[in-house]
This record gives sequence, structure tokens and C-alpha cells, in this order.
Amino acid sequence: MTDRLQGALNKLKHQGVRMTPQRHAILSYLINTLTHPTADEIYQALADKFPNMSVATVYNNLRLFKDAGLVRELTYGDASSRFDANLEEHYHAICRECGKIVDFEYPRLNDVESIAGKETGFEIQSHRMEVYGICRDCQDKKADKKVLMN
Amino acid sequence: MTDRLQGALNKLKHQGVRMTPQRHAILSYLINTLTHPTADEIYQALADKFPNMSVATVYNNLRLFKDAGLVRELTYGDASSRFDANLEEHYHAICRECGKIVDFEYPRLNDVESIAGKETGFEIQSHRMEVYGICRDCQDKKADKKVLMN
DNA sequence: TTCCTAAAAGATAATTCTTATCAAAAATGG
DNA sequence: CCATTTTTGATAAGAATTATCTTTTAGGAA
Repeated sequence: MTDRLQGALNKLKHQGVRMTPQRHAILSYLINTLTHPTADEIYQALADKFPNMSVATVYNNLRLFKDAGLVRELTYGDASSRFDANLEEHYHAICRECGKIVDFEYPRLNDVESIAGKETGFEIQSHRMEVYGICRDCQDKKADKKVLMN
Repeated sequence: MTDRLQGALNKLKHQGVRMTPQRHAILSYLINTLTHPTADEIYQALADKFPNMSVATVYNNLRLFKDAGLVRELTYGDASSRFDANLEEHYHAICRECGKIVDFEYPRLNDVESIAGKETGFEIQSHRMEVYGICRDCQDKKADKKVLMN
């Protein structure tokens, strides 16, 4: 059991949230996976352990975790939301080909929020930044395809 | 007729794209509006002029403009995509309350793309950044509500 | 101008993702 | 172990977007 999972479980207990096997599995999966899965990916990943689990349960729990401040919902170009249990400051790189999301380190943009606030009159609460491109895997696939075509 | 509209029309013609009244109206609306409308907002806005126009036509043309490099699709937290015909460098401030999107100026993040590329192995093509908060209007509304409650 | 043909529009069905509903099952506190 | 409240699971419903297909139209050629 990781520290982060333990901490999350404590937080939920403290908020009076009941623990269920499904809930535990979803949370655990989210915290231990390095990718940023969609609701459906979580559903698929847990299908072996919980053949009877409903997708609605996954969505319900993701919302609950979000409300509890345990995960963030990421909405990007492709259709479905992705979920990120890493609440620390970090930015994302997104593959235009396969939708994969990878974290990367970059100095926090400290001044954007105040500058944008002054310029727009908004009361800024947060910011977000990401880069788009083609991941290594998809680059390789494209190279292979080229070779095959010649 | 604005220069930007004229330029866009030329670009389409050059690509062999046929012009239709609906297409022209959608493009013109997008270029002349300062907001970043959703497909449905465009549809509603043009309903008077084109009572028989289908939503599918709006979506088809938006995709065509996107493929032609004339507009960008912006996907945010709320359900539907927004479209931006301003291709110049700029960042967005988004209101969490009403969904409004406002442009703001901030020095271009020149180094993010190369730094992220080195760190992740991605072939980076673009980046995007935005701030989230409460716009002036919604701040005022909240203040009013407070007064009323006392 | 008129005609031809490929492209686009319009109507609507289909898809996809997500949320709502509700009866049955399960989790906590006593 | 019981009672109460939550959660689950099944499914319907909803919203945004895309696909399909027929009719109409744009734009070049005759």
C-alpha cells in the first residue's frame, strides 16, 4: 500500500465516505498508475476483478474523488475526460495521435495569474498549460509505415 | 468586409473549396465575433438568416475550417467545443461561472516546447495555456447576491 | 446561358460520453 | 446482528457530435 493511497483513504474516511471494494480498487488504480486514464480505461482495467461493476460506478466514484479533492479531471481535445491523481504542480504533454498524456517538469508560471487578472479583470484561481505533439511510440509507428510503403 | 475574412476566403478558394451562403455566413460570423462561440451558438446566431440550416452544416464547416487551418477548436471543461478564428499567438482567460472566454496578452512561452520535447521524447508541435477564474460580471453578480441576502 | 458533375446542405439516424433513476445489495454504527 | 443510509448495478435518458443518404447547389465547361 502506497503512502498516497493511505492518505487518500484517510481523507475519505474523515469526510464520512464509506469504503467499498469497487471504490478502493478505482482509487488504488488511479493512484498507482502513471498514465492518466479515462473512465472507460479504468472500467476495462478492473473488469477482471469486478466483472459485474457498472460504468456508472466508475463515473460516480470519479466524481466523488474529484469533489473530495483527490483527483483532477483533465479535458482535452479527444472526446473523453482523463483523470489525474497527482495533485502536485506539473504540466502535461499530450499525443495528438494516440491521446497519451505524460507529465513533464517546467518551472511554475508564477506571474501569469496576476498578469492575466490585471489585464482581464478576472479573479484568477488557477492556470493550466500543456504541449501537444507526437509521442515516441507514434513517431516509431509512422517510421515503420514509411518503410513498409517503400 | 474585413481583411481577415477576405484572406480566409482567398485561402479557401485556393484550396478548391466551394463557397456557399451558409459557409460564408459561418466564417464571417466567426471572424467578426470577439467571443469564442460554440457550434450551437453559431447555429442560433444564424437562425434568422438561414432558418433551414442544419446543425450538421455548422459542424461540417467548422471541421472544414479547422482542416484548412482557419480556426482552432478549443476544448474546455464544459461540454461543448468553442471555436477561435484568431490564429495569432494569444492565451485565454476562462470564467468558471459563465464559461466566457477572453483573450489576454502574455509573452509567448518560447522554451516550453523544446524543453518538454527533450524531457518526454515527444515531437512537440504546439502548446496552450489558460487561466481560470471568475469574470468581472460574475464577481458583481455574486456581490449583489450577498447584499440581497443581508 | 445552360448543362454536368462533384460537393455541400438538410434531415435524421447513430454514436459516444456522461448523468439520472431506481430497485437490490452492502457498509457502518449501535 | 439490525437498522439505516449509501452505494451498486442495470438501464434509460441526455447532450454533443458524427455518419448516412437524398436533394440541392456551386462552379466550370460547352
